[in-house]
Amino acid sequence: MPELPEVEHAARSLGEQIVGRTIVAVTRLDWERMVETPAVDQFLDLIQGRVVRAAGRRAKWIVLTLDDGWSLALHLRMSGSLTVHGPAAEPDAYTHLVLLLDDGRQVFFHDTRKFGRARLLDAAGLAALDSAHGVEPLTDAFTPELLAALLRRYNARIKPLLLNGRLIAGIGNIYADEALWNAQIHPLRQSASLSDEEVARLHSGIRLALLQGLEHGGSTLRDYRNGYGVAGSNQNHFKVYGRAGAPCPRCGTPIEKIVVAQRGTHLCPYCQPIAVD
DNA sequence: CATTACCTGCAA
DNA sequence: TTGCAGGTAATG
Repeated sequence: MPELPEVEHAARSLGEQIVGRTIVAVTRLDWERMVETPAVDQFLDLIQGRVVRAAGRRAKWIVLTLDDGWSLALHLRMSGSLTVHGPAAEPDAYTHLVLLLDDGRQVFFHDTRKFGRARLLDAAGLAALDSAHGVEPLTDAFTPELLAALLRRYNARIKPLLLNGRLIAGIGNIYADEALWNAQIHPLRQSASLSDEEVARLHSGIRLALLQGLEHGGSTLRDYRNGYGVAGSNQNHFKVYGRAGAPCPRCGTPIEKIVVAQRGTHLCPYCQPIAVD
């Protein structure tokens, strides 16, 4: 799933349901590689009895603030979802982690592809996670000037640069393509070659794509669900992603699909011309 | 920078 | 049967 809008909804909807509750125990962990830190036995021990104080997001991580300085960071990667269920619910074969709450409800971490990850972090671990990621693109810190500086300093093809979470957090394959279409910039453009006007368009194009995703509850291609089990609808509003051959909403030219940095990449060849860098 | 790996299901 | 999928880390 999950890029910034999906993770944001996942975190919020989880928080609405479980903030204030205590994690009584982990009642299932059948894919131990999901737990990255600390060692599994420590993880199981330390998480017991922790109160969930808050739920938030950093980059594509859902961060549950617990008591005693601990945080539970959860990453959904490609196919994960976190949903809250009643006491009688039975996890299926793809539910690899189950947290039992003090009111009997359960949090299911469901993940078909088993790429999802969990980390129980102390304050230092949380700070390390934070500093491993770039600016949050929906905050005031993300200015056109900052974007311009990043594009110049890390000159590279613009699409892979947008996907690099150490520079800008939360943009994945869907929203990178949508943002570049919004900005009318070809994904292969060298980032340092963008004019000030193009940088300004990209800045607002990124925000617009992410805000539109948020507005529609995120995008669900297959697996994504929020904490209530509800799919997003932003996939019905894509301008280019997954629309190869369909008409560009701006000019009617058929959308093209190419490969950039090993990722399927969608663009309008008329609105997003290749520039001679 | 490109390639491979990690997993599984599904569409072509 | 093959290739592809919302992510990211590791390896040449």
